[in-house]
Order: sequence, then structure tokens, then C-alpha cells
Amino acid sequence: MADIGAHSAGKRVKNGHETLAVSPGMTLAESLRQKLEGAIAAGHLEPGSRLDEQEIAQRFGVSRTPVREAFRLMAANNLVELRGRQGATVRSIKAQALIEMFQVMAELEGLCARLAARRVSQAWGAEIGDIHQRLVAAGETGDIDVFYDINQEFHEAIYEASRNSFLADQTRKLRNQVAAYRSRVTRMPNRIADTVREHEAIMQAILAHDPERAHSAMRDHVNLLGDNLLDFLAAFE
Amino acid sequence: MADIGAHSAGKRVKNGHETLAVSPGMTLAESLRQKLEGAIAAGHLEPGSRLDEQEIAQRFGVSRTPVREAFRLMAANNLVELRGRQGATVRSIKAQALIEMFQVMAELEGLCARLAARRVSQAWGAEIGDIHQRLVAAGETGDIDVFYDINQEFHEAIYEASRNSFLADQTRKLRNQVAAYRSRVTRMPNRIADTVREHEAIMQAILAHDPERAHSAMRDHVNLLGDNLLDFLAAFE
DNA sequence: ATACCAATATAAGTATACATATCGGCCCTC
DNA sequence: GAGGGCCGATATGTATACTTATATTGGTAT
Repeated sequence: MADIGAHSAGKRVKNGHETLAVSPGMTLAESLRQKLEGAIAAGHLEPGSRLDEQEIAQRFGVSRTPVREAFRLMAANNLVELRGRQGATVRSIKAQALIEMFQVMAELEGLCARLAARRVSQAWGAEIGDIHQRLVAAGETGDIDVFYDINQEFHEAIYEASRNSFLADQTRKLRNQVAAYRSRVTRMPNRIADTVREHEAIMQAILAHDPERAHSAMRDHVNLLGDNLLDFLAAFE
Repeated sequence: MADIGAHSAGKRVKNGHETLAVSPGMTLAESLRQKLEGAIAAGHLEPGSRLDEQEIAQRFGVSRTPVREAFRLMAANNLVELRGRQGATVRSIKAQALIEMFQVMAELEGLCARLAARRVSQAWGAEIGDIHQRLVAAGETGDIDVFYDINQEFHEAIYEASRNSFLADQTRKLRNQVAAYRSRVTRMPNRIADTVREHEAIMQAILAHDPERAHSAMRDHVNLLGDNLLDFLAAFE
């Protein structure tokens, strides 16, 4: 066995293979999960592609056991599909399933916005305002990667403002599941301008403490993104 | 190794230990997951209690490997908590978390009902009517376990009628997570009569193709159950 | 030539052996 | 006598060996 994680905290392992961060109370399986989920979200692992236990084990210089456990963990987040006795594949989401997922996501994010509208404080108003301004700035410079990150921040801030950590968790997970597909859409022609406008409407409704308007504004925003995404995918097939 | 699942399909294993159903394309880990999840939902495994790998492995006459994998699978469903290097425990849900979960569940089940109202067919109307009649009958004879099962059937029928299999899945999972707590509430004084009345309102709204009414009726139904549950728990602490 | 069966190969599932971290008890010191 | 540190026991994490199912390929028969 490789001399992994035995000594001090915050180590890194390099076995002549790929590096793997190993934090204090962290197991190899958990590290692998993070690494692989990141690769999936970033699109480095194509949806539908097979995950070979042995190959991945070799690549990171570990045995099959933690790899298998990481697969189980990821299956929990619906990021990989386990077909008994037939291996694991990166979950490939069909257009129909994406429609369904956006329908649910619109509702959950809408609920976040509604709760946020009921509960926001003054301080939060300043925070979201700052985020939005940075989003506008990124939109003007056209730096798409930064725009994508700040967009994420905006939604995250609303999750937190809902003060329902379970809801925040569920919504985040769902957002994560479609991340691999979403990231391809951010680059569409009018998406940046539309996003800025839609965010404005959401923000105003929340700050005006209008739950119903916040709900529908957010729902529309998510649904529009979903529609864009489906248009985008349709152009490919 | 015990001679498990090696030969024909649909077997049962008995090693002088507890029996474990092993279906055709099913792994031991999956079987264990089902068995243990059932035990949790039925309340045979107390929330917060520790799950000992070795003990469970011995009890079912298997090695620790499939037991560990079953734990990971269950962690995916939020039914057990894995604290690295410190074992697995049956997830214990605090009152605050239950409130949050019911808030989300009300919204999801409400969405199911809304979609169902838009999409139901004639045949489905007959089916849900039959289920409801059986629920009423079970309520009159006072057989609570049967009532509980038919109640589940009713909700399940609406999940399916939403024609959104992702939504159905999410809702089912959430329902499963709170099952261990819900089951204690079914036995409350007026719950049976209330449930029947509330189901009637939901059913009528759906059959009348009134999405908004179906949504709010279902949301109220779930919220009332949540309130009852919290009252029940409060009486204990 | 195609379809079906059989045999073999490959990869998933399971068992077991080994490494290592956490927890509890006991002893020593202050 | 109490508190802290050290040591050992126990259970989790990981590696490896072995079993078994599924898929693929080749051959044969129709």
C-alpha cells in the first residue's frame, strides 16, 4: 500500500500517478468523489462514458475498493448510474429527463425565492446588490467564466436567504446534476443580457418583500434557462 | 464463502443467520439496502442508533464489503449518516430539519397534484376512486397498518399521474426519509378521519382538472400532517 | 449467409487479510 | 485525589485474492 494519509493533515499524494488531495478526516473514497464530481461538472467526463474501476484505481494509485465506494456515493447524487453487474457510467440525461428536472428545479428555486422574500434583512440586500453589480460588470467585460461563477453566487445567496438548509441542499444538488449541461448554454448569444435582466426582477421582488412575485420571477428565470438549454441540445441532434 | 445466488434466480439464503432475498440481477449490497431501509422505515432501527458493520455482516452471513456498500447507498438516500472513521448511524432528524423537509415535501407533492390535474385520464379517475374507497373501508375497520399502506398507494398514484418520473422519484425519496417519523403519527386520534377528508378534496380538484386547487389542497394536506407530527414529537421532549 | 449455441475472457461482486485512526482505560505525575 | 498522557483494543479504511456473471467471439448447423 502507498503511504497515504498516515501522518500529518492536509497532505497530497503522488504515486507517479495523478495527485489526490487528502485532508484530515477524509477518506480516499471521499477525495475520489470530489475529484470525479468536479470532472463531471466541468465536462471533462462525457455523459454516458463508462467509468472503469481498474483504470481509475490505477490512475490515482489506489485499489478498487475506494473507487467502488466513491461510485456508490456519487450514485447517491445521481451523477453516475449503477447498473448491477454492468459497471458505472456517467449519468447521461436525456432531453425528456432534463425537461422534468428543470420543472422541479424551477419550483424549488421558486420556493427559495419566495421564502427569501419573507425573511430577508437589510444586510442581505446590500450583499445581493453587490453580487449583482459584479455580475453586470462581468457581463460587460464578457468574461464568461467569471460571469458563470458570479451567477452561481447569486443563486447561492438566495438559497441561503431562504433559511431552509434542507431546501438549499436539495436545490444545490439538483443544480449540480445539470451543471454539465448548463455550462454549455452560458455562451449563447443573449443569455448574458437576459440573465442580468431576469436577476434584476428577482432581486427587486425579494427586496420588496413580495413572495409571490419573487416566486414567479425565479420560476420564469429557471424555465427560460431550461428552454434555452433544450434549444441548444436540439440543435445538436 | 456461502453458496449464495450462484445457481438459479429468486433464491433465498439461510446460513443459520437471518434470511436475505436475492433476486436475479441483484447484488448482496442492494438486497441489504432494501432490508435495512425497510427496518429503518418500520422503526425497528432507532434513529441515532449505530450500525455496526461486523454485527450486520454476521447477522446476514455475508462479509463486510457488501455491508459497507449498502451503507454508502443508504447515505445517498440520506437515511444513514457516515462520519468518516467513526461509523454509520441511522440518521436522526431534528425537529427543525423535519419542519424544513415538510416545507419542501409540501411543495413537491403539491407540484405532483398540479401536474396530475392537467394530465389525468378517465381510466386514472377510476383507479384513484378505487384506492380511495379502499382507504375509507380500512378507516372504518380501523386497521391502521392497512390504512397506512393504502394511504401510500394514494400518494403514489398521484406521483405517477404527474407524468414526471424525476419529480415522482424525488418525492418518493423524501417521503421515505421521513417515513420512520410519519409512521408514528398515523395512530393519532383524528388523523384517519382528517386524511380521508383531505384526500377527497385533493381527488376532486384533480378530477375537476383544477391545477391550482389541487396544488393547494395537497400542500395543505402535507402541511397538516407535518404539523401533527411536530405536535406529536413535542409531546415527547 | 445467418442464426444460435457454447466457450472463454473480462470486469463486477464478494471475501479476507492487513493498515491505521479513534476511543477508552490505566498509570503516572502534579 | 484529580487531571493528563500514553498505550492497547476495536472498528473503520484499504488492499488483494478469488468467485461469478455477462458479454463477446468463434464455430457449427440450418
